[in-house]
Amino acid sequence: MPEGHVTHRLARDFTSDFAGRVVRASSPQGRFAAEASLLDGRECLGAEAVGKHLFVRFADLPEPYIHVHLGLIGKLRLGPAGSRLFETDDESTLRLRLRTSTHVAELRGPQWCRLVSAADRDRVVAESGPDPLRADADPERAWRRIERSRRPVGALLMDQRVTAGVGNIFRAEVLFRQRISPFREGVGVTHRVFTRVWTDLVGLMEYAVATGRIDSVLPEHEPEAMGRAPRQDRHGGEVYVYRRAGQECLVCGREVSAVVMQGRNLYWCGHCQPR
DNA sequence: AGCCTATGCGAAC
DNA sequence: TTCGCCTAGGCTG
Repeated sequence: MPEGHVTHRLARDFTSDFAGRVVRASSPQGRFAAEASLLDGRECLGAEAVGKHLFVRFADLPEPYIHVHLGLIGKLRLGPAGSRLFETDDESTLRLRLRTSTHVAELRGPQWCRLVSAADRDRVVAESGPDPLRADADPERAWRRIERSRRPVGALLMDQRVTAGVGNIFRAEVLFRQRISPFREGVGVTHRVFTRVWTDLVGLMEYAVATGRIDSVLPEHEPEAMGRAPRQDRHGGEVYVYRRAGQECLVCGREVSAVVMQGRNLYWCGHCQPR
């Protein structure tokens, strides 16, 4: 589910559906029951995304934010009141349900879901790197970390203290699009190259917020243009290298590579992105 | 019915 | 670097 575009879409939708509304809260699973009872009957003041973190704000509480991090498998879905948001109705895994008279939201499998103070929220913002999806992002802050690091850019981009909201798909795709080897050290990245990466991330991620898909393939490389069948994977769009290990590179036709870097699958084209 | 995977993170080794 | 945690849904048999 979640790279930064998912969180930002949720913040946007949450704000339009729940802000200014009185909310009924429950935790059918029980793990968030005490907090849900504090929230029940309060007014929602809207939601905000910081990288992969989501903060939903409520009125009249000492800890006025629900801090949600979906982790790898968490899902948060919104819909009109009465709609079925998941195929399963298993309430034993339903961490949180929020309802207004017109809308419902359900949270399953989050890595974190807790009530936090304004100071806690501020700390998350302060500890996060610039988020390409936030208007207040200062990319130079990311640059200062990258230019003095010997860690590979493939690891740096995934580090939420460097660039917040970038996950495994955006990392793989932006490095391919900019023809940068994921193994290049941060110190080997020029400011000009960093700026290209940042600008491309902003475009890719804003598109993903707008469409709900990660589509990174340029028109001239689309499978139709290259005489191949279109494919659309579970991440919802068309990509150059993510999860395409062993398949042909959409640009050069050579085999896409994969290796585990820091516990995550890293995908790249050794020909298009030479070391 | 069981198996497998995943867009993440942090504690433990 | 590995492991555990959180779980839906697709796939296999």
